[in-house]
Amino acid sequence: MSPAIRSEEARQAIVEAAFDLCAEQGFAAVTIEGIAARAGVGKTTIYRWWPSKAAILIEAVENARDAAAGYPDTGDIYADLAAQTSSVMRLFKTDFGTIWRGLIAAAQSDEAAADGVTRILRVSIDACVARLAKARDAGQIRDDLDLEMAVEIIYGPIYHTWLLRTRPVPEAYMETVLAALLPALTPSPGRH
Amino acid sequence: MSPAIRSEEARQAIVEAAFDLCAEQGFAAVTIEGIAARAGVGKTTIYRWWPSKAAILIEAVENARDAAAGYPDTGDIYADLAAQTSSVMRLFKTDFGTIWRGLIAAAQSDEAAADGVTRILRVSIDACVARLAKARDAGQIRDDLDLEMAVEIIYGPIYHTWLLRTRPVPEAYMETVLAALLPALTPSPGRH
Amino acid sequence: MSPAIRSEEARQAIVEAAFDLCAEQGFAAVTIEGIAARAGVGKTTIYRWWPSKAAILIEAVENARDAAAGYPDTGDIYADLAAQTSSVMRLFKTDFGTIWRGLIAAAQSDEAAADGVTRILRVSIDACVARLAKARDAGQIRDDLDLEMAVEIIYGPIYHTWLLRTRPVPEAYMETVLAALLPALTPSPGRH
Amino acid sequence: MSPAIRSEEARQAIVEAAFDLCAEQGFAAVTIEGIAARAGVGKTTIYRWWPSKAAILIEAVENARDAAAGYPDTGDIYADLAAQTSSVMRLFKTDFGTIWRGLIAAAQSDEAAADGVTRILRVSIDACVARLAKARDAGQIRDDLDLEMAVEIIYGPIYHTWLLRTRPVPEAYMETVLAALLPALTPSPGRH
DNA sequence: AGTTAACCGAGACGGTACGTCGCGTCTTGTT
DNA sequence: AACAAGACGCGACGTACCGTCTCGGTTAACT
Repeated sequence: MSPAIRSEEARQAIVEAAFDLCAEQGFAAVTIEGIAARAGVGKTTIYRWWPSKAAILIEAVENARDAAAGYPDTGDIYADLAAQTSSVMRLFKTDFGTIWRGLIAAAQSDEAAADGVTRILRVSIDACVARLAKARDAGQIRDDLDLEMAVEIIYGPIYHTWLLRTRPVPEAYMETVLAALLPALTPSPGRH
Repeated sequence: MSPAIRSEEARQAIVEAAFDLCAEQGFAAVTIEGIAARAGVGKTTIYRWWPSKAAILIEAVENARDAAAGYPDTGDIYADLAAQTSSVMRLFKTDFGTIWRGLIAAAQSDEAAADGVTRILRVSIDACVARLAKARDAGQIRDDLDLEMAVEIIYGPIYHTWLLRTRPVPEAYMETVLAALLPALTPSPGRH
Repeated sequence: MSPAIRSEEARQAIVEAAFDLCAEQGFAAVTIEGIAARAGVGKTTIYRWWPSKAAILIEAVENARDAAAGYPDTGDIYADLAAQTSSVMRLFKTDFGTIWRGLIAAAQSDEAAADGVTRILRVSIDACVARLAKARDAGQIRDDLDLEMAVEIIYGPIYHTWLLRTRPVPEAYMETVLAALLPALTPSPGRH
Repeated sequence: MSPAIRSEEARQAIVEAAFDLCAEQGFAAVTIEGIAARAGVGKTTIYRWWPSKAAILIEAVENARDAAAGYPDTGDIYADLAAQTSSVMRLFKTDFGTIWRGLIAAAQSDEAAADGVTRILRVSIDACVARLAKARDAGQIRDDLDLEMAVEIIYGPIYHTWLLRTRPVPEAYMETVLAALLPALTPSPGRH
């Protein structure tokens, strides 16, 4: 009577199968039955541990992200923002982007998925806020800025273009955006 | 030797049924069968004219929007932006918001839906760009600003908070956002 | 104020299309829409003149049969029966057989089709009865035989094997059957 | 690692529902959806185990027949044939007749149904042939008769009248038929 | 000679059933 | 007890035809 405990092997196979399926066929084509078949696992095992396919992919994303590091910190907040946002835009074009896109879509009509998305984002946002706080303390950005909102101003354009696809995104999009936002972020010159 | 013509009555009943069902139950709960039943129409009639439920709702949104007017223009671009963005955020909390949210979600894995979303947005964005261009010509905003990007900077935070739900949105959110963006939009004081 | 007259051209095209479709694809694959398309005719025209696809095929069969002659009469009833039954069995293997088979099937659950089948058969049966009556008068067959029943005894085996397919039918099936039936048909030798 | 096993309860409910529906409404009115609804079963369960409604009814008939006994044997082959054929004609007027009629119709354009019909008939025919063989050995019928063909001669008239409905069948039809066939079946008086 | 009404083709319409897919639950052994 | 396998009831899918219903257009008989 060995397996009275959860099989880590099955868990990993399921998460990987879900990730791969989504990457290959898109979020809409991912099904519990497909994951079970690909992972060589019974459907019961999936339903025992996850409430929906979104939950599996959320776990996949969180797994992947745990390997990733925190916010870059070269001392120059503008360079760091440019580096991080460009990195995000690049990431959105990979398999991860396909999955992330699907999760955001699922979150629009699935409260649990929405919670997962929020939880995932919270970590990134907190990291960004922390980096901005440090920059503010270093006098690189205005000290009367709501940093949570600052994150939304910075990443809003990315999600706007990525999710709404209103136009082809230019090469160095975020460089341009950040340059435009600069006067809104830097301490106002008239103050002392 | 002309064939029987398309039934305008059925078209309208279908679009309305789709709208109502989506408003009542959410996008995910909308089914072609449900629409057909509610509209008193055969499924064939729906499939004859629309490729998916998203297409029907896109038509519903376009119909509704055709009634709406253009961008507000009081002469004060900041007042107008504040008014329009607040109006959008209010709209997002209505039935229209439910539908729009669903369409954006569908657009993430349905190319046709994405086209529809893009087409709908294009009109609003063009109106905003036109209003910004007028403000620029009036010297109210910087003349070196990519206006298309300006729209993304202004509306990005709205979609970011609305779609990603990372935090409860404050009361006068857009007032704060616009205030923060002001230095990025106004002509730089150091120039003359 | 007489109406425009029925189009003989359309009538013929419909009957032929129905025949050909049935011959090519089998009775079950024949549809009103298919006939209309193949005949280059509106569905209305079909529904105006025929109540069902069976009715069209009944007309096709009757048309075809009108060309055919009556019962063979060489003076030898046994030779004539052998010739005619063999000819029927050969006919059943042609396109006509496919259609006739379908009509008999349809007749099992469609009263109108059953009437058509009965009407078509009536002519053949009457011809056979007439031939048998002549043979009886010539002293070739028993005079106490119910001739209607005699037809059923003679053709029953054909339909039994053809419709129920219980075994492969031997080459000279009807020769054997008629030989076996001979004692039942000929005047009994003990009588005077 | 065995899978879940087939539900005998569902199997029985489906076969019974199909039988009842066919008896009540006729073969043509039987639908898979109707059977599923009446049996309280998913359509998938039906399609998993049967290829068509005909297949279900074939099973129903085989089930019913498994309960039935073999050919009557009083020692008098003519009495036995009269009893059995009359019994068949009576049976054809019951619900069983409705279903059997439908299956024969289906067999005309469905190879699988044809196989089922053949399989069902084979048992009855074999029983009849066996009884005839016994009678032949007892000297009650000619010993040069192809017994398979004899069955077709005896039952042919029944199916001819039942399927083709060319005339109202007289009360004691098979008595008359068998009386007429007698000379064809009995050992020829001229032999010794 | 013009009117007109029944015919024609085309095909849209409200329906019903099709056969399939995936859902989430369940049952059955196996490990 | 957790596992793989997969059958189950269910709901929706998108398709095929049903039989009815407009649509113009065409044509023959009757003003």
